[in-house]
Amino acid sequence: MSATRLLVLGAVRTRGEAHGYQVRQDLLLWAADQWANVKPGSIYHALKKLAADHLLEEVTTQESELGPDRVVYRITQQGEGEFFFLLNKALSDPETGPAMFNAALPFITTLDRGNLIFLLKSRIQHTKAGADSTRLLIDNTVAPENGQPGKPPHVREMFTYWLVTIQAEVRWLEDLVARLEAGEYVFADDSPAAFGNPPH
Amino acid sequence: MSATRLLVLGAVRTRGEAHGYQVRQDLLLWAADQWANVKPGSIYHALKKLAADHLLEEVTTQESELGPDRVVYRITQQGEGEFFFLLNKALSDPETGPAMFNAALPFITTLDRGNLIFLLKSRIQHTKAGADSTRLLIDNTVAPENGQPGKPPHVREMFTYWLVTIQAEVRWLEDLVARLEAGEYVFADDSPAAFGNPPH
DNA sequence: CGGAAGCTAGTCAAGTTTGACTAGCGCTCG
DNA sequence: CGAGCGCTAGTCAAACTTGACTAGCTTCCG
Repeated sequence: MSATRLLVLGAVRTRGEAHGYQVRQDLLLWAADQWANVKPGSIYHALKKLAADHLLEEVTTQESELGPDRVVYRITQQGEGEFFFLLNKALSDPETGPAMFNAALPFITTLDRGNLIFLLKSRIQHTKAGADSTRLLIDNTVAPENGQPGKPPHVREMFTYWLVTIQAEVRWLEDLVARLEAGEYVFADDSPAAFGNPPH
Repeated sequence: MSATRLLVLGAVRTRGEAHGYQVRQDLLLWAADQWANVKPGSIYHALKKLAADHLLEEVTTQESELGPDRVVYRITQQGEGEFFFLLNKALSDPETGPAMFNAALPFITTLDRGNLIFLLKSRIQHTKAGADSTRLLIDNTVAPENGQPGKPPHVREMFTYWLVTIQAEVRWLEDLVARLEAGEYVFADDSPAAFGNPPH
């Protein structure tokens, strides 16, 4: 349910083996601190939690000669399962929110192209459905007859704001799908060396 | 810095006096649970924290005949200051994020019309500036020459996604400003009974 | 009438996030 | 050469969030 979880799990998976600081640097590189909350503390916490849940395993505690000790992690079988589960959900279900979607983007090329397109189309459908029900809410937002604070006018503004951003998202998604269908990017079924797939 | 803080502070202020459950109901009515995180626990925590910071004061602990005891709060002088500070910031500074902006919307009519328009125009400026620098980032996102994981292609997608949503936001903001300039809504300087202003 | 459901009002422990802090090492520059 | 800066790697307490739980009262419905 957390964007950090997916990001950290995926970052370790991509490297094959990684310690906390490497994950931290990778996430920084993909600007994850901007839109998700990946402060240092969260990353180390996530690593420990994932290890406790047997989704990651501790490989070694290296005595690095340069700076303090490092704990190296690797993804487990269960972790693989969880990773793809989270990835699918984050991509297809708009209710998981934009943070989750952004967290999923780094790993899209680990999927097969057709698969990803399917997931994105599913997201588009659900998003459009959400937009429709928001439109209904806008139409039904009437001023209350009683004097109580009631449902005030600004609620309508919130809904239109919400609607405008979803519409923009849908257009962007449809454009992305079109580009993917036209062959953009290298996916897992195009080449095993697609970005994001673990080495060796 | 937190949307809950602004929402709870503003909700109490709007009522004049309120206990936790009333705040909870108001926020629910404003659909605040949707986009901000206003689970019951957070509200009661926020109330206690705001009271500890002397932004709210405890009025009475009423023995209500209907259900358990209630603690009634009222905003203090300092709270008034903090409220308008947070409100201004949430409206004018896009870096505080959409959650903060949504949390501010319920209270816009407590401002003077010209003041709000000024704040929103400021937001538009900053948002546009952000879009420009994002555009630069997109242009500079080149594939890395070295073999390292590097800055991968999806980062570009994230930026375009980001760009599309902020563009939608700007258009919406400009539309809102136009409507405000045309006289929509009743503001604090139109009538003291504008929505969101405390009673008596 | 009785009891199931629902509302009012709030508490609490467990989990998560924050961001300031430690501490060693290398590099640079006057 | 040594003082200061910045990087590597991570810890930690304090703050915040979550959502399940309590407990009394009212209302509905057969």
